[in-house]
Amino acid sequence: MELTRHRCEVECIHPEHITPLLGKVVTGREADDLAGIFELLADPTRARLLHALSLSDELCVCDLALLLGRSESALSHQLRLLRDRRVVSRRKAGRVVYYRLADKHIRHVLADGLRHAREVAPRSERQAS
Amino acid sequence: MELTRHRCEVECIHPEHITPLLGKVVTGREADDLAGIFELLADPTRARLLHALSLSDELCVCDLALLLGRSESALSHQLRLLRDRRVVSRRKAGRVVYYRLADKHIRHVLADGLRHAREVAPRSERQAS
DNA sequence: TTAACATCTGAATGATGGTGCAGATATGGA
DNA sequence: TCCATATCTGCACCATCATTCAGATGTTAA
Repeated sequence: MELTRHRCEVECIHPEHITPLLGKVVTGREADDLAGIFELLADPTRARLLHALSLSDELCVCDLALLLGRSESALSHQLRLLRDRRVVSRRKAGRVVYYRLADKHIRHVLADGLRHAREVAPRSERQAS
Repeated sequence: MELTRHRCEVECIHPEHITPLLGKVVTGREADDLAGIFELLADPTRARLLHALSLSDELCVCDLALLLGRSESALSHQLRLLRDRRVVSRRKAGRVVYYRLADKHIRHVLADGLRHAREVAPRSERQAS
């Protein structure tokens, strides 16, 4: 990567700051994968869905819909997304489909985020408390 | 919360599954806060930006722009969002503004997610390998 | 002061994403 | 077979959001 093609040369650019980072910062595909993981948790419905699954063993769509107060259609859409990303797996028992977390990783990230959310609590509603 | 207002009563509803979860699953404001944390990491540019800051001590906008290959305007918008959410803090030194992570929490979540991203690697591009 | 420059900001745009709706699929019971 | 039901799917709508562009703000040096 070129370091000299830009304008700021005197004050701004700090080669000693950025050169050691050149190969370390995530890029391209890896950055997309990283952001992709968080995308799955960045929606309240999905976050609650995954949280419910992390607290339980397995739950059917109808249970989830009732528990979260969302339509079964909405949850089905979200569950399909989560299934495509291999975050949840499903078990069919007759007409009922049970979902469970397929990935222990998400449980960790979710627990981490939840702990932080409860610690830092009021994000930007109130001024710096 | 009503458990009987819905239709499925024979097979689907499992009161023994959902009643113990009724008070435990995150709801409302807390769910929004939880999802809000992950929203900040759900964009490749922000994820890389925060990753760069987590590897370094502090970086100015110009350094970040060069390092990430994004316009300074785009980064400034993102940095404002991150500053509003109290995830980064800034230090002004003349014309140059240096940003750093304000929150050790994000560093944890980011490291966790990155570890998982590198472990699980190819998300849904390839069929189940 | 004027010029150069690092950063910020508002508006506009193009893309993405969550959900409702209606209909389809699949399973179990009569 | 026919009906009820649990889940899935395609389409459409609306909201959100990341980025660009142009201009504004604030700072340093001459």
